Amino acid sequence: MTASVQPNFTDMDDDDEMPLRFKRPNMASKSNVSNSEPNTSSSQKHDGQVGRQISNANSLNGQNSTVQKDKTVPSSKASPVKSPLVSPRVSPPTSKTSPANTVAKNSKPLASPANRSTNLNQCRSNTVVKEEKPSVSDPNDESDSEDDKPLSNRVGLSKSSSNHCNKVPGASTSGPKVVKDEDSDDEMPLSTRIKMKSNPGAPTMKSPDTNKNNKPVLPKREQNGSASSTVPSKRSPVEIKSAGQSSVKKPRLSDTSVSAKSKQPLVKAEKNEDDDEDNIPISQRIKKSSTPVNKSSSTKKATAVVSSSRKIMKKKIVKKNSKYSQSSKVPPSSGEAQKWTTLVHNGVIFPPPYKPHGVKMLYKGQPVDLTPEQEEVATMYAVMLDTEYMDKPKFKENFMNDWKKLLGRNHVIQSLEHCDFSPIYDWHLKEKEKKKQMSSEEKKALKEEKLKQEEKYMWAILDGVKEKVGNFRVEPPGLFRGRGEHPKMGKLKKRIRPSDITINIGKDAPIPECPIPGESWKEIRHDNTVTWLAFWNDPINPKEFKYVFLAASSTLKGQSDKEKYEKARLLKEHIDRIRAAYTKDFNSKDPVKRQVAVATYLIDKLALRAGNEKDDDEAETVGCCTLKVENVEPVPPDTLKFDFLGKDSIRYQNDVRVLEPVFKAIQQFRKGKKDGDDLFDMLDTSKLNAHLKELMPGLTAKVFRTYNASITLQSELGRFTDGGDVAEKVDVYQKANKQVAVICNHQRSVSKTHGVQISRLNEKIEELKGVLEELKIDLARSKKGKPPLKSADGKTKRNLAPEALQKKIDETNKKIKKMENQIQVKEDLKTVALGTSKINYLDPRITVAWCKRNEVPIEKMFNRSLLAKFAWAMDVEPDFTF
DNA sequence: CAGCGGACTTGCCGCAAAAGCA
DNA sequence: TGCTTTTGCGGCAAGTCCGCTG
Repeated sequence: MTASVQPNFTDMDDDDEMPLRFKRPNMASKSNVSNSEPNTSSSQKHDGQVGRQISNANSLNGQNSTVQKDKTVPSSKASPVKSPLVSPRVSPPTSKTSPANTVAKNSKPLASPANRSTNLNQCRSNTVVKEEKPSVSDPNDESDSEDDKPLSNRVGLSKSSSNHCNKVPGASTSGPKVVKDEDSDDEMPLSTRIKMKSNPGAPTMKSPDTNKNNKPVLPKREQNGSASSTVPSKRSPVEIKSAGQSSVKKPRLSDTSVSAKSKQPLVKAEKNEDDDEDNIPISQRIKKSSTPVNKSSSTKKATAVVSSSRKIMKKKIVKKNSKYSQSSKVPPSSGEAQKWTTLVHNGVIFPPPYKPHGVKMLYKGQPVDLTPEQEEVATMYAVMLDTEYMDKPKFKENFMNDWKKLLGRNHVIQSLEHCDFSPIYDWHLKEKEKKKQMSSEEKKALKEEKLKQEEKYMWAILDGVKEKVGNFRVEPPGLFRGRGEHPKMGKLKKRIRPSDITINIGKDAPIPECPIPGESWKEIRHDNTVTWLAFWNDPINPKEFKYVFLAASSTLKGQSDKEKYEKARLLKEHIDRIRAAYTKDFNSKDPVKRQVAVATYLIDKLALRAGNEKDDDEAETVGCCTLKVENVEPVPPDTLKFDFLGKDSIRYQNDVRVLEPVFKAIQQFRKGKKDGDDLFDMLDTSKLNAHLKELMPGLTAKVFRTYNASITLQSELGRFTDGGDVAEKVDVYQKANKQVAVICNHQRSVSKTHGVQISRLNEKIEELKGVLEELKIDLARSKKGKPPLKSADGKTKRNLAPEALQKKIDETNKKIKKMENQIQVKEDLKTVALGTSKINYLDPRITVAWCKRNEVPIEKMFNRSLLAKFAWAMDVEPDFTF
């Protein structure tokens, strides 16, 4: 293959499609940080060996395409599933109020103090709020997507393989590992090649190819059937619960697609949608309106309608707005993009002021008097006495430097060494215990009190739709906890005050009242090209900002989430060509081209992050473009050993077999360089992304991660889902999810009680085995008409018939099996985090469609938050393919 | 075109609530 | 029913990527 060149790809690629996985070091790794410490060693052990490999192949594609053809139908209604959504609440929006205050400033620049207006909360009216109706869902989706004809292909996929090796031999089920390396070997497409080693022993595995696997996936088969069934209830659970909080969702009103930024492709798609109408949903909301005036009215209307017959309504509405309307103001997707027309919210809530506890710490054994400010910071440190930060000199140094500024030059306290914070630490433990001991009524009352105070900050009304605000609580002061070996760990993160905060709100909306009497906002803006409601400068790094955005369940976020996945789907259409192109460039005479080609290959095959440059005041982590020579070691004949700290200082370790030209290129890139030098010295993320954009509109490095994750999920589900009960299907899904997590290197630290849990399970198994032996003896005796022996503790047992004993034996065996399986799963997932990929990388439509096809309730796969976040995906057709 | 400000997504963790279990 | 284990959820740090500026 290697040589191959493009040609192969195409078809073949299938195989490749998926990225490889790597092994994870062990937990320890995570920490990695290690530099300093010794830790590691141990850790490794566990898994140590593990290697994971992967290979995969996928195939996807391929031809199959056919299948799908139908892909989706335009929205159709049908889907059983319902969307969750929810939202009930609505709250009264408030009344209108006047704009009054307002004040001024607006505009972006400048900051000025603001003014506060006094009004309170009010929300302004302008907008009408509508309550939301529940559900959302919309239709669109697909349609959209589909629309694009291009995608069409999607079809089924093939499989992929997985393999991992990890740890424990027994492990899991999944097991098969197959690696494929080569896909076809011979030809192998790119993907193939990789392989990894896994355990020591066998390094590579290869996979035999893919094809095998591929079976045509079963997709369709069930489709229909399921439809209805699948989703049970229509309303989603969410709704139900909702009462409490959340969920909300909005009806959409308006129009269009919007979105903007980029992506043409998407755009295209969307447009179509409009046509379809169905689709509308999400998108619409966004912009809503073009015309301001109407807006309200329309909105209302919309809302109302919605409630009932949503679909229909939607359509209509959509049409209306959509195409045309938007045009007016802002083009939907235009570059600059207007993100909203009206925005009303109540600002942010601040943490309560510090309450001095008066507990004195000791300095050289003597109690020390501290001012409340000094005590506050001492307490921040004291409560961290039992954390690993106490082993980090940098943390202590940074803390001391900042605390000293508060203590003053001549304070008795001069050195951290002589400080004894334990009185404060003990006080803290006691407080914690007190809290724990509170009766449930007290706890409940406290909770309600808090909710009451926060309620008004929890919601915003964007274009007439009530939406949940994500992080309306201003971050409290504390000591900065950076990850990995962060140079700034331990520094004091000062308290944020209203005068640090810039508010972004609709022009006609009342300015939120500043919650702290006597103070005022830094600035008020009315910028509808951004989605943030407020921001302040990060106290640790004043050049950076902390933003307050709408929650993930909001229409705005949903829209951009959908666009993200549509872009990844578009990549699927271009992937063969892109692979062919970079393969060709492995041997380019132009060194820049060669580096771009190899970097793209790594990003594609290994799902590496782009790797932006970092400042000296950040932890030293790398991504593809910033890999150092020491991070990639070529091991002849064709294996690359990767070992580096990635995002969040999570260690990435993987041994991968690559194509010969890649291997040689890496060797050449390393030539003459030192360990710490950049492997890709002629490259950075902007150059790489600029190149990717030439290959596909809107393409950037991170799209490969989304694409690889989603395509892997789809193909794994296609490979293994075939019958079984719901629990088994859920298990299949979890395994597919795990593969993705491994590919993306989503790790978690091993729970503190992991070991205990495992040994506890083992004890139970041993116990059951003892019981089993006894039962077997009793059975034998029973068959001979003899009574059972006394049990271990001397008790006499009932005389049971052989049939009854056999039944007990079977049950016990089943229990043992179940527990053994539990252990295996636990070990298998001990360092793997499944949540991150589910939240950020897996197109929810794949999951929803799979649930519909297999009659698995979507609630089994998505919790309440995810149901709300993915409301836009709930209506996909069962035969949706990524 | 490098550097930077700016906006938004991704990611791990810990605590609390919920679920499972003896 | 109390305790343990799991799950949900928020917190906030750390990435990506874009567009402007000089």
